Amino acid sequence: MLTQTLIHRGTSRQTAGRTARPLPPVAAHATGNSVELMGAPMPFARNAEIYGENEPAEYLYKVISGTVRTYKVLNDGRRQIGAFYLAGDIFGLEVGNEHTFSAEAIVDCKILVIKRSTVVNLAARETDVARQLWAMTASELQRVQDHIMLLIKTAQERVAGFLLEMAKRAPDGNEIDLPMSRQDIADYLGLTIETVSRTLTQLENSAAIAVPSSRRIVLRNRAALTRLNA
Amino acid sequence: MLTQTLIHRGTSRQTAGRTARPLPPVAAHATGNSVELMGAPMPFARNAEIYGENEPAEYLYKVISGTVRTYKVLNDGRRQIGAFYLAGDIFGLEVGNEHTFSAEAIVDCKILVIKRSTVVNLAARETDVARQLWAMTASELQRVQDHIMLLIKTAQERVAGFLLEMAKRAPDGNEIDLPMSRQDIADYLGLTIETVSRTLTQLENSAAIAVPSSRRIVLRNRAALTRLNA
DNA sequence: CGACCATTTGATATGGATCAAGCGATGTGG
DNA sequence: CCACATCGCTTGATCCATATCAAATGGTCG
Repeated sequence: MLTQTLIHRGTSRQTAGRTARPLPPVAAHATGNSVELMGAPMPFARNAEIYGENEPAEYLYKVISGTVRTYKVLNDGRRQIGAFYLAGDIFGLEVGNEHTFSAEAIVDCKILVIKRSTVVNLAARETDVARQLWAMTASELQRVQDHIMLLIKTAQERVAGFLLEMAKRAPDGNEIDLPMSRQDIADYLGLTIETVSRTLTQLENSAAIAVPSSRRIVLRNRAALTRLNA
Repeated sequence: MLTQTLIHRGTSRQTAGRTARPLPPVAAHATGNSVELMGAPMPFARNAEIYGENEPAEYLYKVISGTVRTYKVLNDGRRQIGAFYLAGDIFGLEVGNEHTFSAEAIVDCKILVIKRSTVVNLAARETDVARQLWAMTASELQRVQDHIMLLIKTAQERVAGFLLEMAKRAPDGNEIDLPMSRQDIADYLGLTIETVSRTLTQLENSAAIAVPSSRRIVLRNRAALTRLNA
């Protein structure tokens, strides 16, 4: 575990480097009261950094298309992925003034970039916006608490949990097209790529899933997976 | 790990059972705009349940004295402690209508019980209260994220992290009086009592800490602990 | 004093990490 | 269009940190 995912291992390398800061977005006049009506869409290339840990949190983000990972890297290079954000998800919302995680595009993405101050100022006047901000933070809290419950489980349970989580988001609830690598999954689940890989083969052998190609997973026996979900 | 902390092991047993629901508190008229000015203080005995997972979240709580643990129990009895709340901390605040964890008094406690609807209604009118609610949820989020970073580390790092966390809250920043058992610590850190105990002895042998009595811990070498904190 | 419960310590087992090799898909230069 | 390099993934062999099982110790309360 100590040297799990050192920076130079797998895709965890930090070579992606800085990409251009987002340009100040055109703050569309808030005709509705929804946070999501403001901001400008912006493309991010695969592996591009969207923001870094400890940078000022000037913007929040909504995924239009693609997938984003947020993560922290410890001193010794261990990387923990905090979350995967898919189309429709909002991320990067902070109450403090700095981002607590880094964020990267996993694949080419289109992302709506929303100026935080605009939303926060609006919240001061519009109760409804304030409540939305609160609800967003709360659902994030819920997600992280679920993540903790995953991290105390066995490898099989973690992988099963992850698959069920992804399946819930998939268009066909039983066919998953993974945008992320085994390394990403491993760093999300606190396992190694080898263990993730082996566990997937076990689940395949026990007929719980099928893995027609490495990024594609079909749930064959939800009951079995749910049982593992303790 | 599978049978870690089965319900019948250690203090994790669920025998404490229901205690009386809190009586409707006297909602002191909110003269200031602070959430903390409302509600009634109420005693809870050691191991008494304050609320249960999935119960309607009618109240939020502020610890006046004592310590509280929140936790979830999985099917097979594994218990994960979500947090310890000490004097001054607020807990049990939900955005949804149900508690997502259970809460128990670790020792005899005095707890301020605040009606949620009162606060939430007030937030709809008072921007400042709304912002306080948001900030509370956000600081909870921060805490849970830090907890995740603990859970991916080695036993030594987890215990060191836990001690530093507790020390930050102690009157004398180097002398910790633990209100909770080894079992509680283990279930917070995702370890077994044996591993927690052994790790403490290791830290003692390496002169990083002293353990004059089992519930009392003195930090002797913060640098060493911080180094472990990666 | 004796019973009980929390904690520590010891011996052993094991799940997942680590180290190492092989394999299949994708892309690149000749 | 093919040969070869690269990359992501899988599989195998071994190791090790922590769990599990078991017993001893110590502190607390009737």
